[in-house]
Amino acid sequence: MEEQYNPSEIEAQAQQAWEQKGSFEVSEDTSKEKFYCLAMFPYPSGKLHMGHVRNYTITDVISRYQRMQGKNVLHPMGWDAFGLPAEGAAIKNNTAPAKWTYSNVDYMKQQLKSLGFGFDWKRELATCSPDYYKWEQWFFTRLYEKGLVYKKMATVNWDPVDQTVLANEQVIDGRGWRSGAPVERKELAQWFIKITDYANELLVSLDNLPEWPEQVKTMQRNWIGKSKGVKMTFGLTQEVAGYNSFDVYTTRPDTLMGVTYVSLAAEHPISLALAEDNAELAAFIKECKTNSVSEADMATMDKKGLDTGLKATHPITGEEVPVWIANYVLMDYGSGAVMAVPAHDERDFAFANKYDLPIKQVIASTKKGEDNFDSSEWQEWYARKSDIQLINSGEFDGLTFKKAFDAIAKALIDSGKGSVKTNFRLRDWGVSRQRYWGAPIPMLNLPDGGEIPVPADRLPVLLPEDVEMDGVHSPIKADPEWRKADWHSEGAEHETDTFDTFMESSWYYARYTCSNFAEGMLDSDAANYWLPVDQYVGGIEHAILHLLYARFFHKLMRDEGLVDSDEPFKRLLCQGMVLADSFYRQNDDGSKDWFNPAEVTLEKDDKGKVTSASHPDAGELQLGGMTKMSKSKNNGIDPQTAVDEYGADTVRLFTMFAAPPEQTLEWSDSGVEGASRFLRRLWKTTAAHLKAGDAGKLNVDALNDQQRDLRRKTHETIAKVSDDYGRRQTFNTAIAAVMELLNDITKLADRATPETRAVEREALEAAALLLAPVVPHISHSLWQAMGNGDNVIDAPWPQVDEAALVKTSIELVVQINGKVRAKLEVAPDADSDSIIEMAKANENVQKFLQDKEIKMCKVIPGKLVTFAVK
RNA sequence: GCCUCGGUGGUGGAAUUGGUAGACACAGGAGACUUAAAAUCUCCCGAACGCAAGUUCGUGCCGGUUCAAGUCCGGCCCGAGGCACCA
Repeated sequence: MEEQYNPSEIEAQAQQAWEQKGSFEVSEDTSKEKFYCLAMFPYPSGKLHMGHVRNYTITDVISRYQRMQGKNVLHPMGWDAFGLPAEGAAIKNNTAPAKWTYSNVDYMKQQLKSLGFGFDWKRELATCSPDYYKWEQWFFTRLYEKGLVYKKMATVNWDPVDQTVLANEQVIDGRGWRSGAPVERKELAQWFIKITDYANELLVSLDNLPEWPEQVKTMQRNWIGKSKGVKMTFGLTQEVAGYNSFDVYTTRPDTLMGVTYVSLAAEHPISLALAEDNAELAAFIKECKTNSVSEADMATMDKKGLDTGLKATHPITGEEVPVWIANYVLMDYGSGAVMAVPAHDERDFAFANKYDLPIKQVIASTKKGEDNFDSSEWQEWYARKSDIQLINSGEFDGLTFKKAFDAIAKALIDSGKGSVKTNFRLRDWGVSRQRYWGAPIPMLNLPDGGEIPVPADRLPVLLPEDVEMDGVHSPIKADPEWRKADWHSEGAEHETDTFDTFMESSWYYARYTCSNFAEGMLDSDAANYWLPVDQYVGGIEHAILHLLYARFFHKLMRDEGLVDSDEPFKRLLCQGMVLADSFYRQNDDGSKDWFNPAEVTLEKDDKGKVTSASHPDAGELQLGGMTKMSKSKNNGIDPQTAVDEYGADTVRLFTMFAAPPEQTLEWSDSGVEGASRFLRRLWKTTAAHLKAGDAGKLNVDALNDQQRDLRRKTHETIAKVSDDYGRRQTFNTAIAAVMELLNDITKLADRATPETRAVEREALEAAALLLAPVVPHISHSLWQAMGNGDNVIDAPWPQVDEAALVKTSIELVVQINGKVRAKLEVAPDADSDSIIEMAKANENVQKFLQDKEIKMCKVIPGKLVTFAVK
């Protein structure tokens, strides 16, 4: 064995061995237990970033661990290849999105290979390939035929200068990113899939996912937002545009007697009709149209409104209340109208105070000290559902929330003015995008306004790849020929919108099971062998949208008879982001220039804390702190640089060691050096061990104390690491445990006898096996050097020898009033009484028990003895 | 604004079911080896007091439950992720 650890050499050797044997290519083998391990596939943005490295290292560790458990492991990789950045890059580089994307795929694939990830490349797929999106188009037409697809008007961000639709990301401070023009809201006809038909199942089946993080399930539950409420009708005192009334929905019918006004959305048909002969209203509605469509902006903007002069009649009292138009009421959800109860809704409260509208208290707290209702200052209990009762509500006075809900709902039902209704916050999925680089929506728009799906034998509707981007218009929209569908009928036209890219990422996990299948969307035999995915890993930022859409698609595919499971992902791990230090120079005009950490020199104080930073050209810099690696802060660390310098194993080891997978990971150059140092030490220790002579046969009955201690440590480490990989998924503590083992091996140091070398050999082999999932290349070499066959990846996982774990004595602590006062060495089978006697005999314990009354004393087995004294 | 998560030494983190706070690393300090440097090895390393034994304080802030709280409960502060057209 070479004395020096040479990562570039051994990594090339190991990768070549895997490649030659096709080690990671798998097929449906019913003789073995299957394990499908999946990482969220990357968008081919140009080169790998640290987030990718972290993601794929995690799935590679899990895959290799499961493989060593003897399972048939599928670990595929592919490309989420459609998307907005390709269009921008194509314009900038004067190329086509397809060409740019394919060249990124080639480069990133080489990078993934250099990191030693064990992917089954035979199953690679790219979502921009017609072989892939053909089936997505086919599936969409099936959904249409089942009545799960419809077209309706929906709001988009409109750039009035470029005459184009903008993504939320392209709207910066209310203006288009390219033109700088104030963005407007615009209504366009768009395609929707009825995810709301599945809202209840998507909610309920979360309970069947015990291996998902609680946090993610809670976020999804809140997003779906099931609520029980009442839908009711307010009358109008005069007819407007054919309307004599309008509907509102509320989850708080108990506060109905406190309604002092109602609000309509700006786009509500009544609002639009009124605006026709009211210039002030028309101007207000126009102003509402400049608001962003994003919910975060809606919630934080100034709440504004205008009195229409119209009156509505209260469904129970018949009282007249004013009708307002408010900028925070959305036409897209509910009925586009809301009832306002300023006394018991915080937003209505602020609005009423701003416009001097009446505030009528109708619930009172039953808790002491909460009896002052002050209409100028909001208090938490005003909107509470518990410990309250109704007041000022006539016959409903004195009722609690639940009783009031039922009584008022009944009154509305009896008078034919309302009904109890379950509502979901979840809205139908709008899948239309007005962009080019996506899968064309396979629909024909007919001259009479009708629509038909493109028949299966005409699929795929191909997206041309050899195009020129003008920076504004989609090439398929700009081309008058592309849309023509005269094969159907005169004047029939292809839809020129493309699918939301969430469509592609909603079913790729299923396609991996049969990515070359040409006869259909899925080969059910393969899909049902592999699915569901046993372990899914990806960024926490996908906790809601992507995971919800994928769960929805899985149920759609089930109902189409393509798969027989109910959920796509059995176990989920959401990894944290990767952060790095950031440094900037403050310019006179207030702007900041950001400098890459790789080019910055740091100065530290005597405690090692960074005090200042400087750049060879820019001089003194400000510290921007640890932030998410991003282009805007110029603090991305290129994984390739680190791989070239230290090797893939070091980069993999550092990313797994520096933090547990769900937490943010802070990149640190010295931490990377530390990881490299550990691998060199492991290599050197193994080389020295082999040089010292043959290992004897391990005779467990003839070991001295020192040898027995190391052997116990070896087996404790096997137990801990197995649990950390398999159950806890805390790879950082697994690595720490192997580091401890290596520290103990080095302390043993004496290799004079074959017996000692036998114990050391067992420890070193365990270390190589336990680390194999994280640092597969060095483990591959060490395993071979210790004479254990060619491939550590084919070795079985080490087993714990329970007999080696037995201890001759254990340490207990003595606590007095919760404070540690002494430590005791006792036999593992010592009884409570003798332990207490030993504790009382301890000098320091006596000091604290002296002149005190012992109120309580007990032994927590294996841990401590505790006294409570007074 | 709403939903979710987090906050522990100089730093990243450990403490798995309420039971020894700081494992394992990084940085720093002292020393050994070396002509020298790098590399490597050994020791120290939360704060205060103390020669030491040890004592007190200490897990964002305020309060509570308990023999015992980083962990449980209530209230706050700060940071991060998501908010439906970034992926």
